[in-house]
Amino acid sequence: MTGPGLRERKKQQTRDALVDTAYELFRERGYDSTTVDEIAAAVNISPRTFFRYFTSKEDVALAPLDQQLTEVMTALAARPAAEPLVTAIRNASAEVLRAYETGEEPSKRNRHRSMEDLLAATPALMAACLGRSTSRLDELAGLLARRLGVDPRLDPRPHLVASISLCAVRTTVGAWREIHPETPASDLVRQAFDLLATGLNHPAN
Amino acid sequence: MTGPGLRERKKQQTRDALVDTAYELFRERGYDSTTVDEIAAAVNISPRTFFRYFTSKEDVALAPLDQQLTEVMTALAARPAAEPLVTAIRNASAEVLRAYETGEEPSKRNRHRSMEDLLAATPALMAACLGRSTSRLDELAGLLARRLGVDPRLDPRPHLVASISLCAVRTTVGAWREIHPETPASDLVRQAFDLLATGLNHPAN
DNA sequence: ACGACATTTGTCACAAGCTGCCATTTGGCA
DNA sequence: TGCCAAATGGCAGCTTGTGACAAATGTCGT
Repeated sequence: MTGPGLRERKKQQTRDALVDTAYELFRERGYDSTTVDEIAAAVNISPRTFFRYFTSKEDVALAPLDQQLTEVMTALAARPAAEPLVTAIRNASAEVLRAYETGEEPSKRNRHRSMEDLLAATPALMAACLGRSTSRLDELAGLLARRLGVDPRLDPRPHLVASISLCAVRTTVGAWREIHPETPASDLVRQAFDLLATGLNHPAN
Repeated sequence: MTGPGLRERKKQQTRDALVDTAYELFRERGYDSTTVDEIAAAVNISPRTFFRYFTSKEDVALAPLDQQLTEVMTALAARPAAEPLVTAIRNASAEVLRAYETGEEPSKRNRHRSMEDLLAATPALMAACLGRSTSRLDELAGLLARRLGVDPRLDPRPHLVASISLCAVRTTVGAWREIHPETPASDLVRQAFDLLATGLNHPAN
């Protein structure tokens, strides 16, 4: 009944402050030109403590991504078991994105928009982004393997589908931002997954 | 007629020596525990000069990947224009891999095997690997767009297919190493692409 | 063979990311 | 209150990576 104690609340608070402040600074002077010391100073903690909250500067910048990945996995686990594999991932991903687009909580929405902006402006981060997704790939592959009822250590397909799915989402959202900013990202992601499901050869060789 | 001068030859020579020596050290004590200074010392150049050959430590480690990507693009450009898009990438990728497997030049083959080993032993590098592929993604997307006769800045499909293809190759080769070391990687890559072409839903939901 | 020129290399200095270690402070709880 | 565990701060140090300038080395015309 007592919920999280004062200690936990404070921790979450500085964690949030770190992400928000970091993003403010990133937007002002760019990712590379923002130092960890500056971020720490702006939140009134020592630089040493910064690295107790985030293992690296990259880590703060990609914090929204981590959250998004977690949400997608949760959404996927909640999809009915009868749903075909690709359909399930498609729906889970689109659900999460749609929640950002139409969500009431503007802090969450803005945080992810900011991340997209930052990624587009910082190639190195965009690269790190795909890498980061990969490191949580085993987790996703595990979920998929359970759905298929196979052992992910013996059957490579879950890994393949997992990595391709993450890749598709990232690429699509990236492209959306550049090419189709008027269409909701969730719709584009749906299209991309349908393309994957029916075969890349399908639309126009 | 004079070929490359002494200067160019020497440069290529130290470049090769750097990659080879770096990989030796990586194998001996691991990627993280190997410093740039050690690599430079082992090749008798100053650390400063190291960074004139490679922009980062990661860069040496992924040098074989860069070469591989270049080869795939070359192979792709050489595929007949009549070939369907996914088929063309599939064949180009499989060709390149096959050349490594059956190739006479053992240095090339071993270099890529070593890279796979290093990637498997160093998660951070594996992550960087996907990121690196992404940075050459525009190049590949350009090739695909030309094949389709579309403008890559307006049509997101080339980017999607490009990133998914690279992702598929990497994941497949990674899985091959762990799960199916007896099957040639080129065959597995073929299968993966066929799966993509006919649709991920096809084999088992 | 010689000398002028351009490229490459080494040295030094330094910023920034990141870690280990230890002392200090702060929250949780009897 | 007072004790314990966890969080924080400060410092010292390592590694990666870069800018600037001087020394060395390949190149080319004569």
